[in-house]
Amino acid sequence: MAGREGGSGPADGAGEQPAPPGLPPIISLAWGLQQRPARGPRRGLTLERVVAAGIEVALTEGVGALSMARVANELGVGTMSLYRYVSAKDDLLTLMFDTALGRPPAIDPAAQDWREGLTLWAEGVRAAYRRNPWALRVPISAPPLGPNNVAWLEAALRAQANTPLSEQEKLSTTLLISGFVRNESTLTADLAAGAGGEQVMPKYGELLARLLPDSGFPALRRAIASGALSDDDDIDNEFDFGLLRILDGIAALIEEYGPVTP
Amino acid sequence: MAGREGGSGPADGAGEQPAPPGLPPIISLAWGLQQRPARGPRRGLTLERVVAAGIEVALTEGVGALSMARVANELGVGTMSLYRYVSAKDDLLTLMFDTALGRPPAIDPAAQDWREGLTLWAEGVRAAYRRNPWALRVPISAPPLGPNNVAWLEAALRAQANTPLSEQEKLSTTLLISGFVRNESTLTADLAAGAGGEQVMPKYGELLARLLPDSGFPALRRAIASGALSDDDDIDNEFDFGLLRILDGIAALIEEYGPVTP
DNA sequence: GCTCGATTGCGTACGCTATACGCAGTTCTA
DNA sequence: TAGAACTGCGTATAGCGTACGCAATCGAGC
Repeated sequence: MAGREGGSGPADGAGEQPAPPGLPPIISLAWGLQQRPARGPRRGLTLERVVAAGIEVALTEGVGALSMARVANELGVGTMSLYRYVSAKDDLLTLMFDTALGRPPAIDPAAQDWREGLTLWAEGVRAAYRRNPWALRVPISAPPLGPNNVAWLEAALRAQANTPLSEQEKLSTTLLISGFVRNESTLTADLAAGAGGEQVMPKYGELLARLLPDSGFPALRRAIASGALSDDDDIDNEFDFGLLRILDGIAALIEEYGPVTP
Repeated sequence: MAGREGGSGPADGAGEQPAPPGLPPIISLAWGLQQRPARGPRRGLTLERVVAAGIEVALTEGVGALSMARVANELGVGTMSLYRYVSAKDDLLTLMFDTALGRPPAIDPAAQDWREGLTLWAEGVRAAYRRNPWALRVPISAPPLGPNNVAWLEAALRAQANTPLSEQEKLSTTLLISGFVRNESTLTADLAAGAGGEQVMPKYGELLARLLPDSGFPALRRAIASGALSDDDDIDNEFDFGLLRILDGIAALIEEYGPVTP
């Protein structure tokens, strides 16, 4: 399920130099290693066109409607033709995800402190998800290896370059923030999609109140009474709240390392 | 896609009292409202048995293998029989998720401070996910309304009862931690599943090193050199790291409210 | 006790999915 | 010019969720 390897399908890109062992063929393709052999009829498509068509379909009809047949139709080719470029639907999704991320913002640890840098980074990821809501439905089943994914990782580490954090802690921090942004984006997207013109949040408070038995649930009842469950303009504030809390937590860790010595 | 309502299918439970408007029928069923009418043949199954069979299948074969046919087979009934108890597969998943959560730990704000309480809460959710890894693959497409879900929400709010946080902030905190735990659990499960006896983390560092072009990526190269990408015993530490950071962030917010006045 | 309608389990059917396999046509190399 | 390599893609398979309708069953009202 995780690492398809050793497959000898047509889409594995049977280049001349030996493919790095353990490296998914689709990743080699994405990094531009592995040139095509010269013999045979000219190809009618490119990997980029296939991926772009997939994104097009996902954008307009959602990732649920994305099928190989639908993508092939978009390109005006037969369904099975796609398998000359991509060895499985999973590969297509992996590439679509990496493409959707785009390039990370330029981060210069000399010009911005870690907090500004990580904020910029988080907002960049959020913007990418906002541009490509379908990417939230693509399960992340392997460590990030696509070119854009790796570039984003580099950017996050660079933002923390001037902190006293250990490399391990920098990675953990990146993982924490990356997961947070994905979660918050998913929540926002779900809430926006769930409400078909109607707000769901006001309803949620009402529904809860109706469900609760007469006794018990004092804390929840207090929350309902406060109206906190009825405001739905705070969906965006949720992101800021969470990010501030996490960054404050990182700041506390950095302070443990002692006074700043730049 | 989000709110199925108004459907007049058999599984909607055509009780005598009017179903609360806007409340998904499956939720009424889960809370035990809505009694069955008396006429007609006795039912051969119960909703609980259907849900339990679903969990059984998901546990042993993964949620990917969970189909209505498979669940029906497990119960020794025809596939379509299930639709007398559940109006769609989504309903089954919703109920399975709520059941998998189980009851939250008892939290008494008088006996534990908010930090202990929230830690207990987070570890409880993590344990539930560890017991039911399949639940991580069930997309959360609606605000939590199941009985167990609501009980967990109450528990989280109760843990924060003695803090100066606003109700809004308590909810945001709960959302933040809940999302974090789900994320971290997913990561752990993916890593554990991806490695079929082989560790993936050591490979990841190697793979990255092989992918990177000769120039650029200084920060990432430093991380690789440090060996931080090669240790895979830190998968569990990731959870502790993230939770500590988040709780520190909440602590900072609480301190902004001024000195403690118990 | 009998009838009638509500409710049951479930067989059949439909449209959809991913993709394995193999064939015919194209194009470059020797 | 021969042959090998590679192309697009038609066909076929096994599986999915679920709409529909029918025969059997059971309780309520007379």
